[in-house]
Amino acid sequence: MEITACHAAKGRPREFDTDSALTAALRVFWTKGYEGASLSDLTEAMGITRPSLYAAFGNKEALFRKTLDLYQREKLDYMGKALDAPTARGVAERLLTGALEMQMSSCDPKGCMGVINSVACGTEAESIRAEVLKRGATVKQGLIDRFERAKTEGDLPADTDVIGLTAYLTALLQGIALQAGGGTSCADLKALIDTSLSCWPSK
Amino acid sequence: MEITACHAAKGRPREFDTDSALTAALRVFWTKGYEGASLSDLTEAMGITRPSLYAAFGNKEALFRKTLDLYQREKLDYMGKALDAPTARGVAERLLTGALEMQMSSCDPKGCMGVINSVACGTEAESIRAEVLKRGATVKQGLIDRFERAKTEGDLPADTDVIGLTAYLTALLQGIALQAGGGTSCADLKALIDTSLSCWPSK
DNA sequence: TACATTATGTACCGGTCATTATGGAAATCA
DNA sequence: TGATTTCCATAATGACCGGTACATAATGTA
Repeated sequence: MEITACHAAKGRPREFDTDSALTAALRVFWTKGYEGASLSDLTEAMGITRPSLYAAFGNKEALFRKTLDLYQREKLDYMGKALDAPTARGVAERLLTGALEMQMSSCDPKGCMGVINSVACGTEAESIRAEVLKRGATVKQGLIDRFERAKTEGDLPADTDVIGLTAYLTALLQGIALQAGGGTSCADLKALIDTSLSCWPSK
Repeated sequence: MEITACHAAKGRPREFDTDSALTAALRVFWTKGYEGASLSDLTEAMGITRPSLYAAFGNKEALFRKTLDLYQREKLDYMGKALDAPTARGVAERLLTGALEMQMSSCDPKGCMGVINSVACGTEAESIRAEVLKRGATVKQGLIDRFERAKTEGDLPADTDVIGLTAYLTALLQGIALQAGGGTSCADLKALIDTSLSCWPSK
């Protein structure tokens, strides 16, 4: 039995909204990381009890993956759109400014959920780490493909090291998330992005 | 009473070497992070029992700070030396290649201990996080001062945004550590550094 | 030899973790 | 109404967490 939008449930209907509960869970994982978020943290933020959580989402790991989907869909959509920019520089511009705007948003936690959960922690979270790294690799591959295309289009010089350029841009984005999570001011972050763009190799 | 090299200890002598035990503990914290490293992990790696650990180092947090000192002294010395480079570009070169060499070393864990422990985790590690962030800020301030000097020396253009340039370089270093910890190959890391240096604004 | 001092190993402490069994209340269907 | 289904709340489970009593062993000094 799957979760459907229009449920024709037989018994007592669910008393909470799964979407808003998932959003609340996302905030917890976002700020505390997978292992740092306890079930008590989660249930309190979601406004439901433990059994309700397990009935609705499976377990902690499954809940995390669902919040990760939500995060990618709602908070990282600018990354997908960035690839549609007409030039490689446009892609970099959209990615950097998108990351900046995301960190400027005052209502969301700071830092990047992916970055937070990609660092090594306890053994129990090994599969979580692998999952996050896999998703990060997919994003990176999208960038590689885009820059490769830019090269064939003459948008990037023929001798461009696409792997290097991608790793370079990725490192900048990761560093931005890290510094934002570490409390660097918005002004400093903006200076970071400005410097990055002034350094960008292509016009 | 302090720990002295030539101990005139009264009682039973310690059966293990505190320095090598500390090195072993460093590896554990380095790979697993503060919270991911359990006392069982630590005592097993250090080859000592729990009470011996507490007698010699205080508690887990004090042990972590000692390993952090060791890490900074032995693994991050290239950062201090980098500031002695004659030009701003030389500083960046030494920092980037130093970070690369560190990640190429096959006998050490991947990633940066500071980066790993600067992301938010459970509430118990809040002071740890603050300590790591403080040390990172000190390093960053050293870079700012160095680039400010480069500006007065005419080594950097007068209109250089030193804050932005520092945050930019710091982001690159953090991104390198993150990608190294995430399993990026040495070849890709090298390409990252090469691209970064080719982008560096000053000669 | 006797004592003070320090380190050692064993075994344990209370607390928290994620997960689940239990039981009663409430909302749907026939 | 009665049957069914899912809800919520309580609390127990076993495992692990960081941190310690405790008695014992090994050194110094006297």
